[in-house]
Amino acid sequence: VATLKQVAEAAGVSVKTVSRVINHEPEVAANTRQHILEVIEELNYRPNTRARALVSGKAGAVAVVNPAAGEAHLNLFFDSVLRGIAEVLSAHKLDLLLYLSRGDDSPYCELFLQKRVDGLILMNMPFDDPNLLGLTESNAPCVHTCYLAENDNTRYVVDADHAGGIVMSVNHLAALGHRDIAILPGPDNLIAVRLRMEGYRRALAQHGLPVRDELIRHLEFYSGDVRQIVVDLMQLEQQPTAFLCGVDLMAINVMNILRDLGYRVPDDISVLGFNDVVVSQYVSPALTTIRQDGHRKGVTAATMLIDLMSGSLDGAPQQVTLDVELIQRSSTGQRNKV
Amino acid sequence: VATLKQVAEAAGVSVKTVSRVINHEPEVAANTRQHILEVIEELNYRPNTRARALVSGKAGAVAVVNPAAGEAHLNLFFDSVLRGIAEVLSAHKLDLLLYLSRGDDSPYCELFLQKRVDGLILMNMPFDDPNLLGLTESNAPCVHTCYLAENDNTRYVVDADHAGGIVMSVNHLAALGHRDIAILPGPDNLIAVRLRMEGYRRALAQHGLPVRDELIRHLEFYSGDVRQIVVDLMQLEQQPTAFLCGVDLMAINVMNILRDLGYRVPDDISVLGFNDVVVSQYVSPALTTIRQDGHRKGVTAATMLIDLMSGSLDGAPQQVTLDVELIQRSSTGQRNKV
DNA sequence: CTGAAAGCGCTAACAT
DNA sequence: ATGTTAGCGCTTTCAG
Repeated sequence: VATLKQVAEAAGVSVKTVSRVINHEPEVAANTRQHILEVIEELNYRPNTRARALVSGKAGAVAVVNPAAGEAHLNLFFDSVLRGIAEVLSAHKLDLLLYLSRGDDSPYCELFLQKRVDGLILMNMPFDDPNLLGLTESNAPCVHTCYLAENDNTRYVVDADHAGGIVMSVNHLAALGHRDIAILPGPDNLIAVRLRMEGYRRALAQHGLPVRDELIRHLEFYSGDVRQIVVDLMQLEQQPTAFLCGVDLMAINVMNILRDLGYRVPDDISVLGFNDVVVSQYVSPALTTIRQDGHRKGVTAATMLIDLMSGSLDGAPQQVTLDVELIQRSSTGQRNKV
Repeated sequence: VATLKQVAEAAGVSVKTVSRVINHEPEVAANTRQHILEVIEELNYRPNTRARALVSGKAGAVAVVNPAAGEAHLNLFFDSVLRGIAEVLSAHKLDLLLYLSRGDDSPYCELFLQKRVDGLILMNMPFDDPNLLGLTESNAPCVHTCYLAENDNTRYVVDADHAGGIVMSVNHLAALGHRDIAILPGPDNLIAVRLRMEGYRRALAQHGLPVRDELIRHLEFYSGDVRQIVVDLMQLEQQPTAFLCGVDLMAINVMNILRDLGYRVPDDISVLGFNDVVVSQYVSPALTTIRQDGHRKGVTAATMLIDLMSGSLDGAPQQVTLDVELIQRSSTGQRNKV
């Protein structure tokens, strides 16, 4: 592979002149420039990114850290978020370094210290991750996404409006006459789940409906015993007429269980999901659910990070909450006495 | 941030001695080493990866190129494949550069020429992609995955055994007495689909069953008019008693359509999917399907690339076909006369 | 408009 | 066992 020096020699000029041509600096004679361009073409020269990085002191890359990649429930949007991030970075000529390690052997805060990246986007990062401290100490620019600590205004964060999604769901059901709305929001240790519960309580209050604790069932998204929960709920004296589920797949599962138990969806019971995964439109009845825009989340987070790196964000950390959307399909309907 | 030189000065030794300590070279006196380590700790020194890369001539990174990221049907395993790749690269201290651009503005072959990576893994790369030529010319080590050209033994390739998966499906159905097996393999322009058709023909032949062209329906995985196709097929004089679908979501869709038309699955008709996505176990009836191991695909491709980069693979390009597995659930059963 | 020299932070030869 | 010197390929002063 040719180097700047070789190009300079072949063209009979100094390295600096070649450098000027590559970097589109104006003060070069037109014919000199032309000649140099030809030599570059001929030698198939390409600037060496590593050398540039060394001189500039910038890595020219951003890390996307996601220790939970591979855990299905956290990664339904991983693709689309990544694509959003990639588009923005690409437009800014930044490389995207994907960092999925869980191990403590090479913690992600090293990425910045070792000049491998200029900033980080942290996805699904546990609130109390031990490496987070080192990251803060290193002063690395970083933005969190798919994570939102309650009342944590000390970090830059982008996430979907989990609470708002549930509020929309409850409003939708209330408008259909439902009053006894069960919720299976997911495991209690997730912040997103706690935010949704906040939305649930708030929305019920707005409609003057009581919060009935027996209708709130925390369980793992995928490993929980959904059937037992559904059976329990339907044996209550005052049965629920609608189910809010933490993820679409759980909602699909609930619909099947209800059918097994002899209930019709949505005639007897309404069911709502969260996330709007692809399959939700193909099941029968098609699932009413809350859609998050993963692509937009990625774009927003990456844009924020770039602003942060460029120093144009000197104020206090920002927390951005992205709107979600109710996708109304066929799994919800007018309340009927069961 | 501290540099080698600063550490050397602070410790009262030469840079080379510090360098020796960092690189765990043996010929350093124990007490000198100890002292230097303390200074490193104190100054919070970290080696600058860019400078090392410049000296060594290696980028210390591998690109994963996936221009199709975001297109659902091609990316059901994207997460798990990525995780497999990431694990292997991490163990070899290589960074993972994710490259999702489609644009021709900065083609992926530049990644190698500009020393941003030492090798590439290409996912879902169209057979006739225009940039592929430049890549070949650049002599960059590269491995393809999620792509398999028929009879192309000029590249390094890792992919699932699409043909074998369909053979297993047909064997399973034949054992249940099915003879009229419809197939909706997906769009004809995909190599994976053509390989599946090859498996279909081969398996039918083995069982002495005729290939009936009217039972073969190519259509897009997600945008095709599945309902019309199913209706058409069920109006044939000699109806199919089983459906092989190109992806699980199509199979789920087909099951719903059949139910709408008054058929029972699997009592009247059997349905099989391909891929085993998470939801397939939650639908009712749970879907019988073919499982690919995405993680293993990633591990295999990354390992092959690393071997290739290290020069230990001097022979002819290798094509690795990964085994798939039949996951038998409840959507397939004994043939019954409809 | 163009060039010479210095240096980014590190490693690799060769001393000592 | 430790130090000196010379680069890796590029950009950036500062002179012509």
